[in-house]
Amino acid sequence: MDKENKKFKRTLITSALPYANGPVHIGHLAGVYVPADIYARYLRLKGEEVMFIGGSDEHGVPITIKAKAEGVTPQDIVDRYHNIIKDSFEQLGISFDVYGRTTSETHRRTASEFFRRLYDKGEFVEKTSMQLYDEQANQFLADRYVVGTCPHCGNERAYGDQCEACGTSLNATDLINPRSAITGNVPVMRETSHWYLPLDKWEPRLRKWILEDHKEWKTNVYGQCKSWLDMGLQPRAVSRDLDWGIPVPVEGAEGKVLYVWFDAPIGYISNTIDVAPDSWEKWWKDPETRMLHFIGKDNIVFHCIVFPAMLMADGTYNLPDNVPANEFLNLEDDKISTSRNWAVWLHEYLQELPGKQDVLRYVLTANAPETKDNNFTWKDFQARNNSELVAILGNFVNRAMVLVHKYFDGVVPVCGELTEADRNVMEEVRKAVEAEGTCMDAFKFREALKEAMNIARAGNKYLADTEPWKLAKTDMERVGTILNIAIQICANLAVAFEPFMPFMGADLAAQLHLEHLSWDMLGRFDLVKAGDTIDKPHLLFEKIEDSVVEAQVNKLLATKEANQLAQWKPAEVKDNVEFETFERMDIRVGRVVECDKVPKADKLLRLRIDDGMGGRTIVSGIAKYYKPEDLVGQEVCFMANFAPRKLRGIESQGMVLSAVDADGRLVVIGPNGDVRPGSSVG
RNA sequence: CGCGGGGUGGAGCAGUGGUAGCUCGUUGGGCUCAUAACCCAAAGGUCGUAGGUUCGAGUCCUGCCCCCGCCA
Repeated sequence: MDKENKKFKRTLITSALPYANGPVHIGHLAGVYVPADIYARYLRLKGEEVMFIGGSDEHGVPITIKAKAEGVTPQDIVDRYHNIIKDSFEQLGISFDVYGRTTSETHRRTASEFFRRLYDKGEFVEKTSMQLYDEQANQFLADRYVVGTCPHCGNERAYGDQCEACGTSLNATDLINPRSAITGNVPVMRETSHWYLPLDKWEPRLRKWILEDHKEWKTNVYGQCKSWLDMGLQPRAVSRDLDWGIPVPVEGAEGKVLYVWFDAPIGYISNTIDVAPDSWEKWWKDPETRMLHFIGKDNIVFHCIVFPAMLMADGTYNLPDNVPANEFLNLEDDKISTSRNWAVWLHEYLQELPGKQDVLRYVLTANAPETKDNNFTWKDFQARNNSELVAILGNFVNRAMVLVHKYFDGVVPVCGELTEADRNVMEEVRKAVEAEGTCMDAFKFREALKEAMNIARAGNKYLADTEPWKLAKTDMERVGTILNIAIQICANLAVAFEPFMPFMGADLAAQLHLEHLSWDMLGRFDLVKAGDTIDKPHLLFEKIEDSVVEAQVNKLLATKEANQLAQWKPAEVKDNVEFETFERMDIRVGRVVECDKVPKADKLLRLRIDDGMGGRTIVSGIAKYYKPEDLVGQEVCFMANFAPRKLRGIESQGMVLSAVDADGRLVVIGPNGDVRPGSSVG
């Protein structure tokens, strides 16, 4: 890998631009931003020239729909989320060199020029087609502006670009019974013309570039590219009839904007221009620059096929050297979803668990979805904090530093003659840091993190084996050597963990009075000089109590309930019946005179009912919602002419009527006023 | 038959054709410097399933079953 990298002088790292119609959540972080940041920090520690690009993606139909729904402008929406996202990234220590936005003036100009250059070169094909048009709203209906029935699965709420029920990618014109998402009207067909990027033209080059020259890409990335290429590439429209976006810079293209997927990746370029107006071309066009796209798996086709084809069409840009896409992170066994509010939002996490940025970064890396979808649970979050960060890493550093203060007043003792135990632990640390570096180069951050943790494990074992607290009674010189080495291990930890947990790395470095950190310090044992003072230690990590994670789990449960309520719709009305059918049902009013739980059944209550005819017994499945004593004395309606039926050995002579609320709760139906038991209902 | 990924000890995950591994959890022991933390040891898996290739398959091939994702 190193040999491979030698041909590159610098690295440009891009991370997928988060879509500014909502805040970022742990799925975005685990998939894209934390790994990208780890890699950027790693290269900087190695003294390499790095540019780390981020920014918000602010165009596209969903933003305009959200704006309409809230009665504000699209710009209001993107301003709001851009700021939330930018702030929360900063607080988490994501070390972008620039965090821009696609509504910036630089981007408008850059994307325009990019399009115009390809246009002038004749790289686009202009095609006229029939598209759906809403005559009342007076506009074409692109993508999500159309709702209709999916031609594949029959789902009646499919969108114009995709059916979420079966996942099929669609064109708006494929939908059966299309309706406008704006007015609900039935759209008409109207002719419009758009520009298409002929991906098929670039297919042979893409095929060779990926399938032959980049066999080292991750299997998920390579596999998906291969399947796209094997299916055959089609020309792809790069414009839309919309009023939110970058105007197509061509005469006669009024009312047309660049398709968001054309404009967004150019954002990487514009943001580079913003931060390096004079030298940006070095980052994008010098073959000695290595470009990496950190993305989630849903973006693979755009970053491996579409954007490279755009760059090829221009002809002056580098292509990415690697696209380390991650899989997805689930939350408590459910897929993360913005619309269902099933997520741990970064800005809320930062507020509710202040000072725990590194814990989140650690957990998301230790359980990163590098090879397959993984699951985030609060229980796991707590366990990793308490039994790994606190018990292994924090505890080792603390005990080493406490011992130095206890026996040497905080002055790092001299390292004397080395024993075999000393040489062994040094060797183990060296092995771990070397393995960590190898994993980092291969984008295996989860494993790299494990190797870093192994340094702390080795440290704990070293102290247990050498027992300096016993030797302190007899041989202080030997104790000094052991503690000197222990402190050097701490210094190694500060470096080894910096890319993963920058706050902790800086904190530990400060406690040890290390001035700066660099990757070549790893494996060395002269980082803190004998005679130097170190701080009285304060804890790097604190235990997380059950109550903290319980509160988070409860918050999610509340979300789940709220979702259920929000999604509730009255059941469809059944087919019509004759009055005579209704008449045959004998519904009566009765008064509950006795009520008790049916043994060995959670749901059942046995009710004794005064029906004005000598009484009857009814068994009813409402125990979850009523206590027996609550019902006694109440009037209820019941079906009186059901054939008796045995439930749990008790003969039930009818059925108490109840309504089912949105959350599944049952409410018993009774007369709304005094009625004598036995009265008919009808 | 849309596309892609995956099924490995109680849980979460690694695993490049050559004795099945890591973290957590569990059990037993040790230590007491340390945030009841640390260290050692043990138990626990017919690697979804049926075939095939091979001297040898968790790893390659084929069929089948099951899960997940396709607004990150």
